[in-house]
This record gives sequence, structure tokens and C-alpha cells, in this order.
Amino acid sequence: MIKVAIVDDHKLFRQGLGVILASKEDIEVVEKYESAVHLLKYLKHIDVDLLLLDIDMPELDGISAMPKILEAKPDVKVLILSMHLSSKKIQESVAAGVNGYLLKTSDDDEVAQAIYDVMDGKEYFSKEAHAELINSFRQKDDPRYVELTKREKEILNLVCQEFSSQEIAKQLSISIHTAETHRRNLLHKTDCKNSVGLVKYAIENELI
Amino acid sequence: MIKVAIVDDHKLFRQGLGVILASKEDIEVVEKYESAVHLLKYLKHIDVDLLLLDIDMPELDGISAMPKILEAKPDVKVLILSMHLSSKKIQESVAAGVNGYLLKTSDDDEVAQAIYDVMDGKEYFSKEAHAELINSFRQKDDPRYVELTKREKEILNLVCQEFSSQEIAKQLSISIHTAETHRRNLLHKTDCKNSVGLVKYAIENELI
DNA sequence: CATAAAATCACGGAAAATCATGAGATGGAA
DNA sequence: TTCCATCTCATGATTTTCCGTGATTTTATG
Repeated sequence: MIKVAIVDDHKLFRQGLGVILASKEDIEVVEKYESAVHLLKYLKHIDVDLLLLDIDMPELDGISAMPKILEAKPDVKVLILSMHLSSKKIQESVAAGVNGYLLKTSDDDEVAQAIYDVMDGKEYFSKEAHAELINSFRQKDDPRYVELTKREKEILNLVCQEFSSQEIAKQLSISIHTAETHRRNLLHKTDCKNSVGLVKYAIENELI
Repeated sequence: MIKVAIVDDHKLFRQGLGVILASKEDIEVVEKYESAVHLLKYLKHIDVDLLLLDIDMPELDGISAMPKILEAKPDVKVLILSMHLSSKKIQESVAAGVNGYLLKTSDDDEVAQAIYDVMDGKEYFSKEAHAELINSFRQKDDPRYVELTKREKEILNLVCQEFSSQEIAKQLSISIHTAETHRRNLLHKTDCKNSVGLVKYAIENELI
């Protein structure tokens, strides 16, 4: 029997998925947690083979929790089960060390298949996740696409908090000229006309 | 038996909730639909007492579908089952004629109770939904809260499209002074420091 | 019609953002 | 070590935004 734990803040979803998986051969739902924080509290002391992990959760999201999850239980397999079809989320998930990525639009058979695959040492990414990744690579070939540097993201964040360049400079202990240079570079890189565009860019790309 | 249909784009959720509700006395899950569009296609010809309706769905969201739902089946009861705890959504739902509002964080017992209540001719709003509504009323009593005028929303839209006051004035064939006055008033009304705040306000309040 | 709300226009000035350009310092990768 | 990206700082100019204030016209509504 594969021992599975479900981590999702929607109780109805936890309950429903639990019932569905319980009817599968070889799969046993041993635990359910309403948040990554709850999971981490008990993870070390429970016997579990695989986690079905949601991303959107209060306090601590699934991806951010990955380092601590792997620290507490290095051998546990992790399947992301998210509603988001976003290349950024998928990439972050992979970088964080998950073994697969599924959508909540999938059905019980796909979840079961993913669990079997992952427990077999393979990876499992849903068809949609795959397509989304491929698509995002195309975008990267787009000359408009550019990565922002760490510092630029930092400045962007402060801009989005309605701080002026002067205030940003003060907070980061840099010259206002530097802050303004970063803003200028941000405008160029993102191909925006003004800070209004920057906010929208930041929101669209989930940088804030 | 109460005949219930589930409308949600997450198949896992539909399946899970279906299994859970099937185990309840007096409740029979007769149909499941992956979108409001699918529901509307068949609604007229099926025998159903109550809909468990999600809000976030591709093509047509649950709230926007309400007029057509009630047109196709005026006597059907509708329970919103959403992940969003947003006073705006709740208000829109009520205005659209739903009989209750539940969160996906609730459990099977609450859903069942809500179904019984609604079929009894009562309404059912979860504790959280209630609290959120009360809270939003407080905000309305807050002197900071003000409705934006039609023209202001128009200007806000253009601001959010990265237009300068000059360009806005040109597009609307008004003086730049007028455009600036509107922007000034927008900043005051929304209690923002600069246009960056305006964009965020517009996005949060779904004005763009 | 009267009153209020909304939309319009205007002036002057301070602050901030945007643009063009150049250049030194740093730290990591080839 | 050389090279490159990043981060840093700077000057000078122009445009845009933001603020305070006040006023007229238009529109909606009781």
C-alpha cells in the first residue's frame, strides 16, 4: 500500500479526494492537512510515502514549503495538485524538487496514475502542464522576454508599494540615482511606459 | 430525495463532492457539469432541485450565469460554493439571486445543512461569508469609502493603460486640467499616494 | 424649478518620474 | 585572469505627476 497524505486548505476537496483515493487499489490516505504549516508540524513523525500538495494555502504555500518538507523527510515523493496552469509555478515547483504536477481539473484515474508513476521512480506532469512549459519556452525565445535581476525585482516590489524613488533609495541605503537607474532599466526591460505598466507587469508575472 | 447538480470546473472536486453528498440521506447528485455553459445547455431538460455552483469557471462564471439559469429554471435553488471570501462576490451573488454562499473550506456537514436549509425555503450563508459582509458594511460607513463616478472610472481605465494626463485629455477631448483634476480626485477618493496605487485599486475592485 | 452632484476648466508651484549618457566597482563564470 | 552582467553613482534636461485652490457649466433628481 502506498501511503498518501493530502495537503489542501479546502476541506471539501480534502474530504472528497480522500474518499476517491481510498477506493483505489494500493493507495491508502493516511493523513490530511489543511495547510503546509500543519503538515510540517507532524511530517517528521508520520509514515507517509507521497504528498498531494496544493500550492495556494494561507500562511505558507506549497512550493515555499518544499525545502522544509524535504528536510523533514528527504525520501518523500511530492505531487503538486494545483488549480494553476502557470509555467512560472511549474518551473518553481520543479526547482523546489517536486516529482510531478497535476491540475485539479484532472480526474481520479490521472491522480492514481501519477501516484503510481512517481512511486515507480518516474515523474508525472499532466499533459496541460507539459504544454504550458513548452509554450513558456517559446516566450523565452521572444526578444521581449527578459529576466529581471534580484535587485530589480526588489525595486519593482517597492515601486508597487507606492514608494517614490527617494523613499526606495533610503530604504535600500543606495543613492536616489541608483534607484532611478533601476526604474529606468525596469521600464526598458518590461517595455512599459511608466510605473503603471510596471505594476501590471509585476502582478501578471506574480512578482508581488 | 433532493436532486442536486454540481457545477465546477475542477473534475476532482466534482467527483469528490459527488461521492460525499451521495452518502447523505435525502440528497441525490443527479448531474455534474464542468462549466456554466454546459449546465445551461441541459438545465431546461433535467430534473433538479438545487445547484451547487462555483464562481470561477472558464468562459462564463457562476454569477454571470445566474440570469440565464433562473430563466431556464425559475424555481431552482442555487448555492454558491466558492473559494473566494470576498464581500464583492457575495454581494454580486445575492444580487444575482442565489439562495446561499458557502466556502470550499467548509465540510460535508455544512454543505448538507445548507442544502436542507435552502430547500426549506431559507437562505444559508456561511459564518465567514456573514462576517465578511458585515465587515464590508463597516468599510462603507468608513468616510474613506466612496463610489467613483462614471467619468472617474473612465479616467482610471485610461490611467491603467499607461496614458499620461495629456493623452487622456486628448482622447476624451477635454482639457488637461480636467483630466488632472479627475486624477487628483481619484487619488483622494481611493486614498492612494500615486498612480501605482490607482492601478492596484482598479485591479482589486475589478474596474479594469 | 431648485438643489446637489458631476464634470468641466484654470493657475502656480513643488515633487517626482522619465530620458540620455557615461562611468566606476564588484563578483562570478569562462 | 579576463570578461560580462550587475550594481552602483552622477549630471543635466524635460515631462509628468501631484497639490492647493477656486470657479463655471452640465446633468440628474426630488
